[in-house]
Parts: sequence; C-alpha cells; structure tokens
Amino acid sequence: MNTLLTAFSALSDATRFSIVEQLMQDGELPAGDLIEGRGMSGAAISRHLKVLRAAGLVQQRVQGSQRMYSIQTAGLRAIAEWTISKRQFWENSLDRLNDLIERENSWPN
Amino acid sequence: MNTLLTAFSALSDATRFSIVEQLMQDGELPAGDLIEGRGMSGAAISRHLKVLRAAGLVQQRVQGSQRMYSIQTAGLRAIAEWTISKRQFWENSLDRLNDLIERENSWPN
DNA sequence: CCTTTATTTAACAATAATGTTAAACAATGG
DNA sequence: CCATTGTTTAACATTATTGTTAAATAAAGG
Repeated sequence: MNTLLTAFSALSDATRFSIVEQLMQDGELPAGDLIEGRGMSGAAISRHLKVLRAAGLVQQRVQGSQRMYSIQTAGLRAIAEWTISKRQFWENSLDRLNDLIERENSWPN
Repeated sequence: MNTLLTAFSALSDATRFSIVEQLMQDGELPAGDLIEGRGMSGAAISRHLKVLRAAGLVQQRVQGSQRMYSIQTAGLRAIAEWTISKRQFWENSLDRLNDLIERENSWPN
C-alpha cells in the first residue's frame, strides 16, 4: 500500500488517532503513558503503535527499558500534501454543481 | 464514528480512493463509468460508493435511470481542517526531536 | 544471578470489511 | 405491458482487524 493510504488507514482507528493527538500535545512519551487511560491492554496499544510506526506517523527511540514515542512528520506530510494539492475541492465550497445537488437533495419529496 | 475518522476510513481503501480521484478529475460521472476499468463487479463499486457517501466524500443525484456521482466537500474539508490545525507538525520538518531520533535510528548497530 | 518493570510477540476468538453472484427496483423504449 | 439498461441490496464466503491472555525479551536493581 502507498504512504498516503497507509496513513489514512492508521488514522481511521479511534485509539490510534487519539494516540497521535496525545503525542502532538505532549511531545514524547514512553509506551506506558500511552497505555494509561485507554481501557485496553498494553499488548493492544503496543500493536496500535506498531501500525502507527509502519505508517510513518510516530517514531520510537529506546531509552533504557522504555520505548519513547513521538510524532514523525512523514505520514502527516503525505496527508498534508495530498490535501493541499486538492485545495480547490474544499476551499471554495460554494461551487456550482455542489450547490445544485445540495438543493436537489433537500427537496421535500 | 466522527466525521474525520469516517473520512480517513473511507479513503484508506485503494478502490475508494481512486474513485474520489477520478471524480475530482472528471467532475460528475454516472455509477456505470465508475465501475469500468476497476476489475470489480458493479455491486462491489456500488457499495464502495455507499461508504463514500456516508463519509461525506461524494454525493449522488438521480438523472433518469442513472445515478450521477460527484465530489462532496464535507469529508475533504474535515481532513483539510484537521491537517491545517496540525500544521506545525509537517511544515517545519526540521524540528529538534525529530532530527535527534532520525539520527539515532540510522546508527549502524 | 534473580526479580521486577516495561514492552512486544504469539496464539486465538470475535467482529468487521470486501468481493461474488443472484435477486430486486426503477426508468426507458418498444 | 414487457424486456432492457443501470444500479442497488441480500446472502454468503473469505480475509483482515482488533482485543484478550500468556509467553518472550530486555534493561535495571538488589
């Protein structure tokens, strides 16, 4: 699978998305801190982290017996680049066809 | 599931992603045109379209016996807004921690 | 060394996603 | 009306995803 689709896939899971948000907020955290408060086993979180790593969304470094996790820019950048390249489709939301259809679909049939 | 995660999920499938790209390129197309060239049954594509619709990524209008599909801005916008709100994580890729870890991980151990 | 702490991997069960074919529907044209 | 065309839904099999617990690994401390 390509980078972009892998990133989308990784972020489509609520647990993984929340891990990414937490790392964005807090910077760098040991796996243990990412397990806490998620009502899920450490094993499950560990595997989510593996998926995020494979998607280039987080990175790991070893510090003693801990694995420190932090955001990696690659995955995000893939999404950002695609999003920006399709700017026209969300920037000017008031496009002709869009409007037409929105009006049609709201007709009381 | 919330809008953003649903959009990520919908786009994480290669077939659906390619449908979105085709509609971005071509504007509005009947379902039949979206089926062609994808080596998959019409039923399968129809269900992918349903997922894309539920995710606010495409919209449908009825024209005679055809269903015309086109891009809807809602889903895209959810992704764009999130991406932009996290700008700092992909814009300045040369952040301190990122660099440190990238160097560590490339050590020949 | 041996135990504890931190984290990952393996094996497995439950659920979700995806494709197939067949049947259902709806509009169109004889 | 009835057959045809365009598309969706249903039923089903296959494969993927996700969580669980138990076992494996690895560093740290006594």
